[in-house]
Amino acid sequence: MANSDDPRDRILNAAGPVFAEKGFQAATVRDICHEAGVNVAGVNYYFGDKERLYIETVKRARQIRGQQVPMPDWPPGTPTEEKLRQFIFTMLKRMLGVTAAPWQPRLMMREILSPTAACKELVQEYFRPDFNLLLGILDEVLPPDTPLHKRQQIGFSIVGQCVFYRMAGEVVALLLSDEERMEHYSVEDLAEHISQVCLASLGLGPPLAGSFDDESKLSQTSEAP
Amino acid sequence: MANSDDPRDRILNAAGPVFAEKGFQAATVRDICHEAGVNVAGVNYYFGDKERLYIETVKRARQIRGQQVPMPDWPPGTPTEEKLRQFIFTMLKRMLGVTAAPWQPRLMMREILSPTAACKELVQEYFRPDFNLLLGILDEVLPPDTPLHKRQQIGFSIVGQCVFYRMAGEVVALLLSDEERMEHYSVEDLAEHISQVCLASLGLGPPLAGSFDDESKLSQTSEAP
DNA sequence: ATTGATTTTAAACAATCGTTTAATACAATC
DNA sequence: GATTGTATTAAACGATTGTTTAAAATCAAT
Repeated sequence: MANSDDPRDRILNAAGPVFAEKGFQAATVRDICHEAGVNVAGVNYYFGDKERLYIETVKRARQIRGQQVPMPDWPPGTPTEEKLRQFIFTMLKRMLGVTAAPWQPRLMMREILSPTAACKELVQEYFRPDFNLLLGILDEVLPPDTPLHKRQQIGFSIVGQCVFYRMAGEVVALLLSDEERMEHYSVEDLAEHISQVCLASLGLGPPLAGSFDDESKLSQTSEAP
Repeated sequence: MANSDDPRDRILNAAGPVFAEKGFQAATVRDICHEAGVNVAGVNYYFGDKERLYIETVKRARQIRGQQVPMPDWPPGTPTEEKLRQFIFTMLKRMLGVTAAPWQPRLMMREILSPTAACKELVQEYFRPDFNLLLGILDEVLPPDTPLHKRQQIGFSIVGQCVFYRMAGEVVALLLSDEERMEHYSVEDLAEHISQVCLASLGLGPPLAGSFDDESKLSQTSEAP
């Protein structure tokens, strides 16, 4: 893998998985260059130094991932519920999707946990639009007088549930049996679950347990429509 | 800070913040020993090598944090809603609480993101009990026939919202104005918000937006009871 | 074919890492 | 007070790091 005639691309492709798994410090340029099949001096020749290679690698990760799994472009009149479901689904696909190498979101999680100074612009450039998109969806259903901080916090609650499975994926796996994980933790399963939680909390779907002020509703968590 | 007569303790106290901020690889034993005021050989003398110091540091972080902010011991008959609120509050205090140094949860987040082989036992030993406690609370309100994976996923949704603010704290700060963050993102504020979301999704509280099947309920998100 | 610029390589560089060693300081025991 | 065992130090070790250097190879254009 990572074959190209341009050695610059080869380095970039090899650097992604290595940085993602080892982190910036633990990853060595020798390891990256060996993986890319170029000389050790290649990194300095094409990128100046290790840090600039890292920055370009992070930028490329989010850029590629964003266009690999783009947010849907909803036609006017699309129900809010559907938008919300698809937003969650898209986010989870970006985090856990098997369509591409898992090193991309993993590398981004490293940056989220401890952002490099040079990568904060990336956070602003790529995260804020998606977050604003989510806030726009929420605005369609939230009461007009809902204060800004409340809308943002609801957004964070949704995003938080999604990124959790990427951040704490290995811990989650330790808390589950292999059978459960393989049976009920696909991207589709998780998207369905998180959607249910969000829709229920917003009042757009049935509550997961009993009703708030009325015990007459007996139709609970229906698995599939 | 980090004063003690026992140089072993001094090293341990100094290692915490350094490992938390720099990570295992980037942190140097020279830096730690300098901070602790002991010789460079101290780490190898007292702990064998750098890795064993790291393991002990991580263990101590969770241990101290666990007894600094223990889970409440609820008397029988405590309402489920109250238990859930206090579980969330306790978890957030552990993550973000200013009562102690913030390096402890930060160090744990590093382990969650990419667990060291030697620290997985810690995950099992300390995380599983808390998670089971949460599942026990949920069982009180969920329908008895709710499958195990569904109960676990609801648990992850709650935990995910909490850890998000520690994991992505710096990104969250970049998405908010300083004013909003200082005004509405205290531990108490976040606990109240996450509790509202969880209670609403479970049907134990009013939905954040309109009602699911009935628009007659006009009482929305009441700030304080 | 020769030139000149660019790309690629092998080798070395200086710095820093974790760890070890051997000498020293200290305290308790006989 | 000599001795024994532990604690602590300064210094050095070997390995590895990112980076540089200077030579070799490659290629395009005259």
